[in-house]
Amino acid sequence: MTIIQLKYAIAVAEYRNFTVAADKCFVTQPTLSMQIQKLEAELDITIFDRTKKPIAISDVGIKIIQQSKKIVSESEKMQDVVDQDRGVIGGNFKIGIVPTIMPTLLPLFLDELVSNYPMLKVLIYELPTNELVNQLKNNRLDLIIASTPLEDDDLIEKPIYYEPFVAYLPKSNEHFGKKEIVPRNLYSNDLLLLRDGHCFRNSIENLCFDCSEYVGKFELKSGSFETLVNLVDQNLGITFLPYLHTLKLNEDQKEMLHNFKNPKPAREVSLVYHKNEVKIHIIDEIKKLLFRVTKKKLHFSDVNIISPIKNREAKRFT
Amino acid sequence: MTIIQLKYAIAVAEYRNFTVAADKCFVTQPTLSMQIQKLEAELDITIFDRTKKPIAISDVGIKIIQQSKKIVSESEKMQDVVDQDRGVIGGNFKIGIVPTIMPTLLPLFLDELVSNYPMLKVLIYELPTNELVNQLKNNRLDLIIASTPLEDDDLIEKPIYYEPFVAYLPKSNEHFGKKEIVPRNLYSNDLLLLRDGHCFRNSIENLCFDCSEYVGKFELKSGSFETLVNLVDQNLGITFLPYLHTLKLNEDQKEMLHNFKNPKPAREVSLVYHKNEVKIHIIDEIKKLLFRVTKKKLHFSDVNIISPIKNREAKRFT
DNA sequence: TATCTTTAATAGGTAATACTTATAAAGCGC
DNA sequence: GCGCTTTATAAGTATTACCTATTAAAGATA
Repeated sequence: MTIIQLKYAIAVAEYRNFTVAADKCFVTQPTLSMQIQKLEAELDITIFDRTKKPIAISDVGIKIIQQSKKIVSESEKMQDVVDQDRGVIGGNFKIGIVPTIMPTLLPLFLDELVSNYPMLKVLIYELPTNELVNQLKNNRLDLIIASTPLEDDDLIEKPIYYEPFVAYLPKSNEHFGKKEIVPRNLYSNDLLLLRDGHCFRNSIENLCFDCSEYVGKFELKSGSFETLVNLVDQNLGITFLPYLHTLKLNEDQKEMLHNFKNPKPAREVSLVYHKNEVKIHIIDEIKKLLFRVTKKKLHFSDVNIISPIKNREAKRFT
Repeated sequence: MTIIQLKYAIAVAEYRNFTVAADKCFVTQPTLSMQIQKLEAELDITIFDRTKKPIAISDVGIKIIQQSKKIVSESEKMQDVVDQDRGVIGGNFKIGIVPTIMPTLLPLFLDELVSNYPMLKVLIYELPTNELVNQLKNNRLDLIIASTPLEDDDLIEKPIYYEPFVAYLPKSNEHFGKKEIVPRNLYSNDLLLLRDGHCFRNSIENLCFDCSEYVGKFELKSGSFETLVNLVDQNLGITFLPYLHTLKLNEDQKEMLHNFKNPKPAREVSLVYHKNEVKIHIIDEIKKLLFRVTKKKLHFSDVNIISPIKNREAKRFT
């Protein structure tokens, strides 16, 4: 059994066609066919049913392919180990970001990241938190940016910034224009919130009231804050916006923003990576970059926020 | 980079000697040397410092060897995948058991296991729970037997039996001879308990009083219940024994046993394996075997036990 | 039905390579 | 310096991964 044989098998499983798979592997079809046959002979099983069109994978074949992917994926990390040792910032780097953080954070750092490190090929994925965690644990992502804490022993979290929530109230709301708003005041079924697994839960826990059984008028799955803003503008309720999302509002909309009284509710936004991740040096560079660019946007002298977990200092806002 | 090269490198890292490593790999020394050189050339690093005696591993080499072990370990699972598909009960199978379960459980099933499956090579390891979990997660064990729940998302727990605790009291104790004992009565600093990470914690949670801050006269790390019995016999305190441990006591000692009033405190003993474990069919056989042999020893008609977690039925005792 | 197209297997040959034995070189203890 | 141990190098062999060319089988088309 060789790594190359496994790669060939994975390619056949993907394209369901020996000829195409051979092409993608830059070898001729007989070469690939022979290697697959050798693999099947060595394991004494049939992986592919060649009589079906397109080619079918046997039951045991599915497991073999799964295991092959693991082996190939681990073997491809070898080069990362070497690069990491040399401090090379290069190769593919896959970042997953939750939809509620993506639109405001990505523009702040992506351009600088790719121009600073021309050898680095950055791939960005937008997915809900649970899916990101899943992909991270299966080695399909190198890094995720999400609301924390996630409380997973396999993952390492590095908080980047604490982003206060700001109340967004229509003029018709009884609290409109008030100075001293606390989250508790706004608890009503007019409240519009996004649902995104952990991200939602972590954020909501900082709002100082137990929203676990909260049922609003709507449930917005993987929606954006822009949608929420529009709904509020249509006088369909009230909402909370993360601070960065408020910067792009127009003048009329900005009048509807109401800062919370200190300590403000906030979400913790972190870099999260697997504890076995080998590209630590790249993550370190991204961390430095993110610290720098978010510090400019999120430096408040008078803000006292509620940290998501008690023993973690909300250091960026003290 | 081939799997064979990685195996050679791992062997050199282990034996710190090319000649010995070559021998263990059943090839000649030049063959192994050449392959290591090719690996180093391909990765463009030096893994081994051959000038040192014994051979030293470079910093990056340590990481390379770690990664190599992962790849080789995953590649060796391929045969398990095939065997699993065939239902073959064979090959190496590594079982870890916590010290407090080992002496009473192992004799009940080991002999039958090895004689039923002559192709199976069973390797038994005795370690504390946290170490077992660690080894399980790093693929160095196939199965562990421990007190549950462990509450780890990567692991699957299959409860085998619920073992009630029995109070072991010296004649001098005020509760000696009483019929209606509840755990709460025995809470005092005379109580002698074993400390074994999870195992201890899980068991103690079933004793119906919060022992998290409990400090006894002694702390026994990875000790055995036999030691506790001896301490009680020396009139140094009282203790709780799992039911199976009480069966081998002599007649004098058995007079010191006091069953708890229903519902009895108990520990849940489970098979625990990694969610990606491929040798499920072997685990299934062991599960059936354990169910059978423990049922004989632990079948009570009148026992109502306290399940460690609320939503898991203590089915073996109802 | 006959023919064409697509696709995988087979045959035969070549180049690469993993392996062998034999030998050289380097480091160490005496 | 002289043995002893250990790794590297050299040269040859066997294996094998790969190629091109062809065959075989199954479907599609006429």
